[in-house]
Amino acid sequence: MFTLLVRLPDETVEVTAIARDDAGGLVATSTTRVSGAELAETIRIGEATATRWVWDDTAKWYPRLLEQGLRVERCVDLRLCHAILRLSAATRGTPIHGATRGPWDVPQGAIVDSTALFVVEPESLPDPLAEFLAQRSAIEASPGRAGLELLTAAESTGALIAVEMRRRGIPWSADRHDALLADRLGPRPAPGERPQLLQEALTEVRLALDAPDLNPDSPAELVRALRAAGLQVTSTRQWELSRLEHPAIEPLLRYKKMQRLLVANGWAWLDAWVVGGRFRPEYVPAGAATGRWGTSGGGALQLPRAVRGAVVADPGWTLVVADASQLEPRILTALAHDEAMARAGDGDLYEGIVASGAVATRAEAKVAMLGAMYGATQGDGGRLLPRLARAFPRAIALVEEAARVGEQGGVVSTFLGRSSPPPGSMVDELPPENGRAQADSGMRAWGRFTRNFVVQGTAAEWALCWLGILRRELGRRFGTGADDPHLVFFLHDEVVIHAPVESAEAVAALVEEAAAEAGRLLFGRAPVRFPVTVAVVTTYADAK
DNA sequence: CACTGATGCGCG
DNA sequence: AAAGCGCGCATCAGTG
Repeated sequence: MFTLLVRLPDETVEVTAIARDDAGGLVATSTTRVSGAELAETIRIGEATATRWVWDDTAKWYPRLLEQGLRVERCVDLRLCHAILRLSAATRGTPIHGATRGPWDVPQGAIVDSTALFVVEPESLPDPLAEFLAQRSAIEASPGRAGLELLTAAESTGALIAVEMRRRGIPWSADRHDALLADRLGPRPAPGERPQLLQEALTEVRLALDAPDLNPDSPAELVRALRAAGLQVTSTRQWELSRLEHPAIEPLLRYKKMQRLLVANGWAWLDAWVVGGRFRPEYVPAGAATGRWGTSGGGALQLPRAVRGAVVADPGWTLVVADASQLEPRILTALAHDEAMARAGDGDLYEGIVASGAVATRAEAKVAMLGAMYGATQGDGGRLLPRLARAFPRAIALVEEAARVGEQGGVVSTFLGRSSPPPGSMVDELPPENGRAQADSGMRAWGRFTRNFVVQGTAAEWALCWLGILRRELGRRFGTGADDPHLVFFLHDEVVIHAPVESAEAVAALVEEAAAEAGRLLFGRAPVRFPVTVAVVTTYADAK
């Protein structure tokens, strides 16, 4: 059932079969040692018998296997599962719960050992067999066992998908990208030169501010120039500038838009990140504390709409682009068993909220809902919250309670059992407060984090299940070869599948079925729908 | 010169 | 100068 793989310092791999003994406990039954070359055969045999591979870190193992054409169906990513189980409230009382940070608490792909700061050999993390057995004990003893079984399995499958997607890459047309840039910025300039349209906008700004040498990319200098022109600004942010009346403002905002595109996704980006017609970001499963994925390299989490026209299917292929509609409020509905909100979500959720009489317009419904999940206290979100609470008391009570727990220093958990980190443990937290007011503000901020954690984190679990089901079914129905439809992009509540044209309709149907199945997998027969918007397109820009 | 934090803005 | 969550990245400005 389980086979543990451990890479030794000499590059050989220790293969340990793990099975249940008569008492139902897990024990290592046999250990062999294979060379790198022999490993391929081990994997092939194991795949034929539905083995779940156990290894320290998918990001370290799986790229090399894929390189050899070895796709793996199931695994246990000990590093990712360790992070879940160490913090989970559902493992309280087990040795892994609350363990001090150790060698397993490292970033994806990290290479460490206990004796040195830097180690070159891709050695496995220390004592993976003990770690695995400790994890299994913690899961099997947990009152939240079912949730943790699903969560750790989905997390591990996600790690496989992350590596597979990077290997396939997002189909990216450098020619289209170049044309898009030329259209918006002017033709590609010589190195060190500004593109023509930026230069023109900048000239207008300098003229209007009477600042011929202005460096528009220096916020400090720009603020000085704007103030010298009589404008009361404290920053150079868009939203602050856009409310000013001055001839410099329009060209300045135009400049900033273009500069942003140039700097973030201009020709330099294209040269650096698109190779052989593919963009290959590195995905970082659970890069966020909520379980959402992060990415690294190329800013894949923030692909601007302006360049999505460069994502183009290969000839004879198509892109199936799908996103889960209003995922987070629907997740909240299921978490809170809010039947009124479930009824509102029968069709478009925000229209349903309007129909309930809680608010007047769809826009109000949206901002009120987001405000409730983020903890808005002011503005339209804060103002509309009481009306939402009257119409949907259960849903609002759930997020209010999550906020209260956080403000009091407590821990909240997602539906499947991922728990929020204890306050004070996150690196990026607010600086140590000195005054009472600052301390209170810090606790309120933490309350907003825990408030959102339960919703965002459970949405991430739903998405992970959706993704896992999609992968499994794509494999079953179409195969896993180079010419078969495959996932190429995933972003929180959205997926892109690159598919041969003839399979597009079947893939699109599958995406919807998988969403419904993910809902059932998490929430059983709860009356909450998880509709997806699916588009079959040639370019990503044409989706929604 | 290399590093760090702040700024600003793109995405869900 | 955001209000209201979660990210990544480029650039500037200040420091060692």
